[in-house]
Amino acid sequence: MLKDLQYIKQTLAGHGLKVTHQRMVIYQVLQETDTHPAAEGIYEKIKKKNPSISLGTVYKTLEVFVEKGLIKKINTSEGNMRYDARMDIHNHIYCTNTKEIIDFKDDELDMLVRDFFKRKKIGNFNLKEFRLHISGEKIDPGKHIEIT
Amino acid sequence: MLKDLQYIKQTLAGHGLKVTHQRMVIYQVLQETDTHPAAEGIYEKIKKKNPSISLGTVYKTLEVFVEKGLIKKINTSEGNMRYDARMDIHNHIYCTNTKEIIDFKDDELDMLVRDFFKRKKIGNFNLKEFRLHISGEKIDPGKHIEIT
DNA sequence: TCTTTGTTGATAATTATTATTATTTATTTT
DNA sequence: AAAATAAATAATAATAATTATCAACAAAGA
Repeated sequence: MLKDLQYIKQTLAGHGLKVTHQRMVIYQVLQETDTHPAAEGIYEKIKKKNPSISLGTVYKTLEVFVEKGLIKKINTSEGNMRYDARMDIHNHIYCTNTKEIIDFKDDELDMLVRDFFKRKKIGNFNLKEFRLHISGEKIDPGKHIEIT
Repeated sequence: MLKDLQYIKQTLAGHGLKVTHQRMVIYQVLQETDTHPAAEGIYEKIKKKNPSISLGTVYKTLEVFVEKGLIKKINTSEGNMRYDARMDIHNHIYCTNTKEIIDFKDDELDMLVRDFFKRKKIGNFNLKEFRLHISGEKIDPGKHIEIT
């Protein structure tokens, strides 16, 4: 599912970013993967085809993307940050042994929580978003988890 | 609200830990604070009265506490880990400008989510816990947030 | 074209954390 | 109680992840 370049260009430009080659490939990798990669992982993926791009640029670019609201930074119980290009509201399932972060989107759950906060007000606070962190471990690490 | 030493000793011993002075003071700081401090912050607090305790010991001790199920390790959008001595199920409100992590416990919400997962099953996955991460920012950083 | 500004790559520096090891303290054995 | 063994700690070194610096380059404006 290769996102077409035009779309990527528009997305970058639409967020007030100058379109550069490095930004294109970094954003493209994020679009193509659903594994919520770390900076290092993104760097590994792109450097085959683009050996000149430096790790520092990957870090800086990711930070710029986060600032501009293009991607989200997500934190894990290990020491490193991971990045998520999926911007719709969704939750994350953390597998404590495989370290995977699996997306979990459920409209009913979202509504449930949103509804709850319509009643429950948090004063002196401007609520931006909520995310459910579900943690546990895969029973068979080789297989996918399945939500039914 | 100084926790009495006997209680702390019992808690440590009850989790299979040898009672030492450093473990006592580290656990005590965690009990006394609701700010979810980082290792560094704990170190700063205890070193006034205990200048000989080393930062490495703080890190190691915290890790031991986590392993033994005495405390929880929580991750923030910045790069560092923070520790939480409150072990009952509760959620966290994260203020993106003051970097505060504020506890948010609500039985109704817990029930709502628990109920949801009774119906919605996640296959090939052993669900351990879920926590709602609420983020946003305080309107007046000087004042507390209030839940009504 | 000249000037200014933004971006990148190379590298150094910093921060948070973990590992190592000698020493200290506690526990068990004799 | 002394010696032997084990566990915990302090000091320090090492590592990993991330950020800062800065010169070179590219793009945009005057």
